[in-house]
Amino acid sequence: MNARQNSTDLQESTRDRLLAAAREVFAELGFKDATVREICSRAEVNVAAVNYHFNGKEALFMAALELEPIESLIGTGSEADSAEMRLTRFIREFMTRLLDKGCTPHSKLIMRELLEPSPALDSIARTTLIPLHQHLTGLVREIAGDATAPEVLRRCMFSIFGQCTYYRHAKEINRHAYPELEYDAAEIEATANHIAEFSLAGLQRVTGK
Amino acid sequence: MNARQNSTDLQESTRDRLLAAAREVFAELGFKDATVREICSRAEVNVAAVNYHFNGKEALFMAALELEPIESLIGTGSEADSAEMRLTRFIREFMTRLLDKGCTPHSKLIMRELLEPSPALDSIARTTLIPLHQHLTGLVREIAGDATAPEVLRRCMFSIFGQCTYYRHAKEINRHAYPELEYDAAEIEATANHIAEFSLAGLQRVTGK
Amino acid sequence: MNARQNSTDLQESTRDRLLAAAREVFAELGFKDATVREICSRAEVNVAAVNYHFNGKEALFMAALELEPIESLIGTGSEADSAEMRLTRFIREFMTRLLDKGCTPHSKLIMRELLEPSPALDSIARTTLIPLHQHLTGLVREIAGDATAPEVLRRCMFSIFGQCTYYRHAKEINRHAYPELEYDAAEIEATANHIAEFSLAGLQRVTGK
Amino acid sequence: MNARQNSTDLQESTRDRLLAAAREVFAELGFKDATVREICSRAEVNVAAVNYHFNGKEALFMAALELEPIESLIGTGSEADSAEMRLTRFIREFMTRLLDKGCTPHSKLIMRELLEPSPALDSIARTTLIPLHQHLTGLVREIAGDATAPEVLRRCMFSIFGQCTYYRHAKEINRHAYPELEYDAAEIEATANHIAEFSLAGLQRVTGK
DNA sequence: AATGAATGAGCCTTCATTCAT
DNA sequence: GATGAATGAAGGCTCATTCAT
Repeated sequence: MNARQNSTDLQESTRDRLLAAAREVFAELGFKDATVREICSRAEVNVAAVNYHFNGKEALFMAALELEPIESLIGTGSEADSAEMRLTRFIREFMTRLLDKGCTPHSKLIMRELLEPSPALDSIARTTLIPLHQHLTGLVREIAGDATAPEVLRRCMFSIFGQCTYYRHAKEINRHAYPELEYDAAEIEATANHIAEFSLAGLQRVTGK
Repeated sequence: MNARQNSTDLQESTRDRLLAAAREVFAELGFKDATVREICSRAEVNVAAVNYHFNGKEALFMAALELEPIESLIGTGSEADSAEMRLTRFIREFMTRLLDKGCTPHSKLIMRELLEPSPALDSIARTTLIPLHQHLTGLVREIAGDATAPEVLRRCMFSIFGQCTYYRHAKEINRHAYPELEYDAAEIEATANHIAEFSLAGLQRVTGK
Repeated sequence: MNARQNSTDLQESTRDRLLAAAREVFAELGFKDATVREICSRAEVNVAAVNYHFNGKEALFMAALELEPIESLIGTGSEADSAEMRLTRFIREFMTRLLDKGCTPHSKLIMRELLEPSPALDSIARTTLIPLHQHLTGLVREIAGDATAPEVLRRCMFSIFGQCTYYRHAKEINRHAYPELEYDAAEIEATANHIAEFSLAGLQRVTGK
Repeated sequence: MNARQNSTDLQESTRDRLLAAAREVFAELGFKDATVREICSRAEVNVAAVNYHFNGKEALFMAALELEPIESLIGTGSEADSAEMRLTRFIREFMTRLLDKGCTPHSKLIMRELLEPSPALDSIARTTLIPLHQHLTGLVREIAGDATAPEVLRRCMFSIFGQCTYYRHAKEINRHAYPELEYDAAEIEATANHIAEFSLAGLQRVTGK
């Protein structure tokens, strides 16, 4: 009967606040460097809550990752568009997620863990990474043709994926090495277009089209 | 009169053992997650030795990094070769360094720190990363032509660099996601050739040649 | 359901035990030579408790110091008494604090830090030492007359303060050099009276009264 | 036959350099806070030398203290002078030693250890402190008269000794509390004169003369 | 006589976790 | 359902000392 019980707006539950804070902190620091104290402090809950509601740091991490529907990333765009257009759009969407600070902490966390090993590696791979790769491979196959050898397909897919993720991996280092570069929305778009164009040419060459 | 006393070949000095162990451990875990205790344990020396021979963990790290001549990477091949050939060779060399388990721990460490922020970021950037980028940019310019806009040059360089480093970043994750893939010498070579071909096509398209 | 749980009198809280132990140990050894392990051991708590309840050794030290109202020292005696009487009483009170084993560890700690540099030097000076000096200077001025030059006032104040604190500084050394001397209540009183008499004469001479 | 053997000027012996450095460092930091590494570093010898030449830190400390003839302090002045004059002169000499940075490291060390407990406490007391006290007591007795009760004599001696040493004990703290005060030669002299005058008056009063 | 190297004990602090309501 | 308090393990570092020439 107290205010807490029947409210969803007024009072997020402890568990939810914890989850939200965990996503923020894990996204910023990664699993290892994040501390449960920092998470609890941001969530304004007691440290013991992590072990009460979840079952230690690792389980909280797993819960914080909890698969976001990957469709939001791969599902956009009508099938009427050409494969090239869809590939271009996919690259743009993906890079925006990877680089844009504007997206949700949850999304940021997913993107981070997608790219670096963590205790959830296995789960991430199954639920997010592999579907993503499959989607991208599908697009590549549409462009390259069904006859393309699987390893060629795979290498092309990695070439595209690698170009996109590079900007994420190199983010902090490039900030030091090239302080003048800044990846705002416009630059992200230009970069995505470059990658798309560069890759379509590479694709055609490699697949002999 | 034990074996240790009168040998210079069979028994490295403590300092060298420490350095070797540090390279291994730092290469495996990165600066933060590596512990001096683990390093000392592998080197079979007392923890205090780190402080005696170096001056704490960070100084040991710096010493372990101590720039390898980057020339070995960028200097290979006669200038008589075409730029395309030199680019292809560079990619192959670079990827071998990035992926080959056979290379020295030192090289592994350098490669690791090249790709992730660390206390030595500044030094690494100055001595290794930027020269590497400049070398690659030079090759790209030769192929694309001097008239190419700087930002196009830069994006092409990043596209190539990103494709190469992807395999390193994704190493552990891909080991999980695609356990059947194995990057032995032959696969590395095939991959490098793919990247070279893919990129040359991309380069031509993007620079309108 | 052990004895610890349901008692407030018999069993101080961990925090309080820590504070009490800290006062003892810091009073005995000073900030630098005291170890948190010794403090925790005396308090019968885990070492990590220092960090939990306070925030490290230095913060514990500061908390342990937490200014005792200096008024208890300078406020005694009605204003109706002559300045000479009030000076005599002040000396007696001050020396009792300085020397009496009977006084609280807190008081002992304050007295110790009053006389030797420590990380809290600044705070101690502001809150305790300078007020003490000012009070003593006030008494001296009353006796010497308002016309007395400030540096003369100051030297007289130091002469009195120095005589008193000497017994504290020399405590351990004199215990060795003169093992037969023992500063019990009676001896403290006699000593204080001596200092008062000695100083009043000095004061009169120096200020030409 | 080498240069080292028969030279006293060209090459101080390791042992002597160690001793000199030890005096400096112990004088600055006291026994506990001084480190053998700092001492050896200043002496430009190997750390092991401390244990080789002496027998650990404590023995080095003892050797560094090695009684300076106290006569230099108490012997000055012809006996023809009045006791009052000799007391005044003693105070001046003593305070100069206590406060003047100009005196030798050895002297500084002796003065330091004279005033604070240390592992050499026993030795210091026997060889330096007690003779000093006896000398001062002798002067006081001359002034107060042989009939003066021993405990009165002792208290007067302590009063004088305490006033002098106060300036040493309070040095660092007063530097914080009264940054404007500076004890140069002139100020030391003025202070010594004050103490002498103040004390002579006190002495006369207390001994009923 | 002298030393570079190595050691073990100890220091303060941080952390994820568990205890006892 | 929730929490303030407490814990033990581990981390980097410093120090006096000892080892092995």
